[in-house]
Amino acid sequence: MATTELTVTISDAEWRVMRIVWTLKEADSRTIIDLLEQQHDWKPATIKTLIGRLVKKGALATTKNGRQFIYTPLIDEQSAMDTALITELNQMCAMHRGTSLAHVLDQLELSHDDVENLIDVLQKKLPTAPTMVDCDCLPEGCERSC
Amino acid sequence: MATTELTVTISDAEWRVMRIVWTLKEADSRTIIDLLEQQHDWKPATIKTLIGRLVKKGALATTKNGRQFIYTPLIDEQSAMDTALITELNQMCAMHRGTSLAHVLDQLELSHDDVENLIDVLQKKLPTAPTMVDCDCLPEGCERSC
DNA sequence: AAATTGAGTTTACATCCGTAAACGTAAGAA
DNA sequence: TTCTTACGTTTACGGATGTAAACTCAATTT
Repeated sequence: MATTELTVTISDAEWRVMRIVWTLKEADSRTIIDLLEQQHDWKPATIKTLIGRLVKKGALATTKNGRQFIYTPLIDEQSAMDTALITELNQMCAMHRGTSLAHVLDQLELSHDDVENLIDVLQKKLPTAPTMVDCDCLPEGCERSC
Repeated sequence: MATTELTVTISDAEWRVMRIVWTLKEADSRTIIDLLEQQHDWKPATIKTLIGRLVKKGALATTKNGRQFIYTPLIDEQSAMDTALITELNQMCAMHRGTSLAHVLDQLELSHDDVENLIDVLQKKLPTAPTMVDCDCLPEGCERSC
């Protein structure tokens, strides 16, 4: 059985590295360092540390290529994004999630196709949507003064 | 001028405390500790630490009430939620945000009213939505192989 | 072959966070 | 008034994170 790294946690700084590798599909450290030095004022050593941690965490795979390595993602970008968002939302009051998402959707730049897709997803939910979602901030059986 | 604490960062564990206070509008430590001991297996000391940190951070205000304090939120719940989500999204590839939100909306439990409201927000965006949102994972001027 | 370069590894260190015990002190009980 | 309770504060400590210098070698250059 494999190491089943389905629960890799990626920190903010590490996320920047992953985005490069996700976008390029694969990259050597030189490429990653060059690109990130342009975006942030990180020293090469800092970026090396981040790459090293991501490899140790099982977020990046390495393939020997002569003297250096080629790094490839071991976790899926879309899944990582989905998980991060869901995790964040799950930590918030269930009753207020809808409003927050409305604010987010309002402020975010989305493509025409995305907007249509989102409307579609929501339309499908309408029939089965409950009248209201209860606040889950207090333990079971407590007064809800939301 | 006041201390302008508009950028208070709340950690995961602290978020649990804030949810209690947000929901109750105000609470003394006894109440907070009792409620959180039911939800988590945190020792009272742990919860005291979290409360203390939130006060120091400027997320909670204190009002003397005889021997103890009454804690009230100094930051708005909905704003905190919005900011947390937007911050999270801003750290992800712009091109993939739409898809991720679709997954989130699909999985999340939302009230009928929320769904309608969300559809409304999206419908208003449709006319001005761009054909596509570019990937912003690489520095300006790089190839985009997304 | 010797010197140099550079990729990956090790070490460093301050801060934040989760988790919690210990303590000081004022209020309430005896 | 003295003892006790309990609230808020101080101290603690390991792990994660941001940030980065130093070091080890193997490959490349001279």
